[in-house]
Amino acid sequence: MSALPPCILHIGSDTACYGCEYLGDPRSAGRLSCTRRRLDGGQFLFMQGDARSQIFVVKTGTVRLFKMLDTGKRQIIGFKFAGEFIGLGPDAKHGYSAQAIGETELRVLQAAVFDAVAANDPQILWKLYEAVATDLARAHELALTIGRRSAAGSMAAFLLEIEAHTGAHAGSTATLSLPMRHADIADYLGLTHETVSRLLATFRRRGLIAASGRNGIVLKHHALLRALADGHPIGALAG
Amino acid sequence: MSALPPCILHIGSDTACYGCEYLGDPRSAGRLSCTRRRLDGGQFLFMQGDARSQIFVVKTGTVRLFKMLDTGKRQIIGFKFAGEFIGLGPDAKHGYSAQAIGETELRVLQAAVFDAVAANDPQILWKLYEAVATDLARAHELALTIGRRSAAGSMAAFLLEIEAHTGAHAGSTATLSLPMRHADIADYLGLTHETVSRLLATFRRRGLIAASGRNGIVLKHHALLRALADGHPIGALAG
DNA sequence: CGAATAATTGAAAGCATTCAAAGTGGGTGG
DNA sequence: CCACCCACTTTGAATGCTTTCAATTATTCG
Repeated sequence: MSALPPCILHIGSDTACYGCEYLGDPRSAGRLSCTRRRLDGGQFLFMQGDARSQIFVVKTGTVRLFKMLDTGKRQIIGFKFAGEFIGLGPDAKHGYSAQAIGETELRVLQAAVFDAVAANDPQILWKLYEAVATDLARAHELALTIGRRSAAGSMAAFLLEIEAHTGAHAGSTATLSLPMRHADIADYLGLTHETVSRLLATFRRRGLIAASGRNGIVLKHHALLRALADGHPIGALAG
Repeated sequence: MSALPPCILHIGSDTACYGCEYLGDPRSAGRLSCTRRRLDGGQFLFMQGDARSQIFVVKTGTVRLFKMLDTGKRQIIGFKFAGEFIGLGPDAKHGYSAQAIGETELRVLQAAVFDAVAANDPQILWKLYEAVATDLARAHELALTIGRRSAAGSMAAFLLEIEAHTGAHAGSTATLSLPMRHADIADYLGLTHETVSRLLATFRRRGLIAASGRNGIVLKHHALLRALADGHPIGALAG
């Protein structure tokens, strides 16, 4: 058993790290310890090109990861929710920026220490391997979405992805929380925020989804959303 | 030092594995060994959903990795060249298909054995971590390309990516080999093969590139290609 | 309550696609 | 060796999906 904080040993687990109080704990002396940080919406965890000096675990809130072109066009490459790691990788610099969406609580680890500990611990390395592989599978799915799905198909795939990530067994009627703005969804799916607005309005009108409170959405017709995501037209959805 | 084939210890190195002859070697008895396989163009290494029973290293040739929608639309998520690993990951099933482009020679490893050996070897695990992280960074770049670059910008980014991968110091005048068909490039960049053809024709007409033999291309104007990839218009390239 | 940010909706424009057809090249078999 | 065939590439024209531009409404926050 590694003498490491639970937040490391349970990478990817939603409930991990919440009781982790290694800072100042004698067990962690000279080893890995994690500190806390609270960020307001819009604040950066790090920016593309920054030295990878720290890695993070989201405790509460949501973080957007993105890359930008010279011209200012932004591509969001992922959203990170509670329990997820941010900033993993062997590189010396971050390849993308990470920014809080709304108020966010984080656990912070020093990358140098973390890497040194991990480098000799197969258990941790396997966790890292799994975590990065999970991100990779998601990135592949994103490429499929952006590159080959229609705008409506992308939107449907996004809603189903969020639902799946929420852990809710597909087909449930639970309310999904969409903490990000339309512009974020647009920059994730390769669309514009106007198109996202129109698509959500259409989905609502057609009864595919229903609004639920401030940022809430309920999926009312999984089969049709799935069909859309799979590339089927669903007779002139423009209605 | 791990008692493992060079092809494992040098993941990502172009020249690795070429002299690896562990099959039948007493040193590898009961341990990891790799076999050879030769594939013709169009043959599959594995298909999406297949059990991940084997992993591969490309010796010669090129492999395309892709996902498909029900409707047949295909998104290529990466090309794999000599020296690169295919099929890594902790999952029980492959999340995408892998298919040879033209004649291809491979090294084949049994996943179960490989995983068992790797799971206790920090040196190998770190290599896997690096390999998957590299793929992840590429997938993020692909998302940026598909989602936020214009067709011309995507094409320029693709050419520069191939050049960078070839190892040629950017700015050289060496000939790039494009072993894949236009349809492959199109399915990688989220375009159609007609658009790829038009774009390459335009780049040639404008002197950005020059043909060189059957599948060869020479980049003649890196600065302009870079500018295009960065999102700059370059005055109505339609000429 | 007022300013600023975000979302919605409409109308027009554009970029890439789709549909269509001709051209090219390599491989095979007579 | 040449003709034929097939797959890929190229080019043209028209369509259309999404974007862009613009204006209004809603919401947040000081």
